[in-house]
Amino acid sequence: MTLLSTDLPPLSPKAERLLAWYDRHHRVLPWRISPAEAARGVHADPYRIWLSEVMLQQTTVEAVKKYFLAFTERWPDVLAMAAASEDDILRAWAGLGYYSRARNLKKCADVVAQQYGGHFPDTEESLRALPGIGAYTAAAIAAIAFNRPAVVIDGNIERVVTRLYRIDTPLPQAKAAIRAELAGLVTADRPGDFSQALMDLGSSICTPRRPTCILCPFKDDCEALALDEPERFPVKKPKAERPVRHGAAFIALRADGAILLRKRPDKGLLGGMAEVPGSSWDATGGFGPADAPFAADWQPAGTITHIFTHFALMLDVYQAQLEGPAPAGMWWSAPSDLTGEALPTVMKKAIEAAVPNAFRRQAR
DNA sequence: CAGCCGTGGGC
DNA sequence: TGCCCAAGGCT
Repeated sequence: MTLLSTDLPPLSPKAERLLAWYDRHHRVLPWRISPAEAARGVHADPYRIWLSEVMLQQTTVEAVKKYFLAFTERWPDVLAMAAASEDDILRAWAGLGYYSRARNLKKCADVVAQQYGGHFPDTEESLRALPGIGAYTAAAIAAIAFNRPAVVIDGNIERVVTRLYRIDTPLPQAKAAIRAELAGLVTADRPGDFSQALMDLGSSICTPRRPTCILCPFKDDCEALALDEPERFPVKKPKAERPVRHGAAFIALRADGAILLRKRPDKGLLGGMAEVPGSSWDATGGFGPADAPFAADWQPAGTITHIFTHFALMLDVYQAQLEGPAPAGMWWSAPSDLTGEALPTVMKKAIEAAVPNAFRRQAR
């Protein structure tokens, strides 16, 4: 814990209180080393920090854990991941969402393998230049994996800082003020723990609703709490309403239970993922068997609703028995293979509408 | 900059 | 039930 160097700026009282809180209350997570280890100069594995940070982008810790363990088991280091195919990674990522992350994961692994000899660069700027690594992730990796005093700002930290300093400018405009306040707190001592502590505080104490201010190490400093309205911060602009789109999906079922799949275009929504054949999706709808990519005895099999971030989808599902070779650009997926396909959740829902338990029958 | 880009959980 | 939210990045 003792600073070996004497030229470091002293910890502010706030940072000291935060780190003391973190030493007692830090979460134990699969990709994290303990504060005690960090204090001994042990660095987390940059590969594991990178992988976890990308998975955690707009995704809950609970959802990430299972995927992180599966990925690190299968690809223990960045060279192993670089040796994998994009399709392998998309299949393993299926269900986690925001699939451009998976495509950029592969691109980033390739760059680190080929241009950096399998070692992640250790500066914020060089990290920021890698695919899928933006301002937040570059700062987080620099701080957590390389102990650099980067200013890390994520949603948790935005919430903590806007409350602490009663910043009532709406996001994202408030970002500059948040950065300015935060830069005054970050020091060269334990920058990785400092950022992780703020994030843990935001997720467990300084929560969006009903924060547990009584337990907060900043309870005597917090300007929002002094106003008795911590929930008022951060201020955000109202969100655009979510339009509804309609479409049709077609489940072609072979006698042996195989289902016909195809691959989506590499860019855009669910880019590069697998899907069942379907119509386009639009606000008007009215799609039916005439919109199927090939003729068959299509029978209605129900309607599913799926909520994406910026629109809701109502998908009319049709099914038909079909035999013979797969049409051009498509393939038959046997029941035992279905679980391993790169099927996004919306497509699993469509298939389940026609074939109940399609993804449980072959569960090991 | 604002829109696009998934999913599941909490209240 | 509908809405908000979660360790954002890309264009």
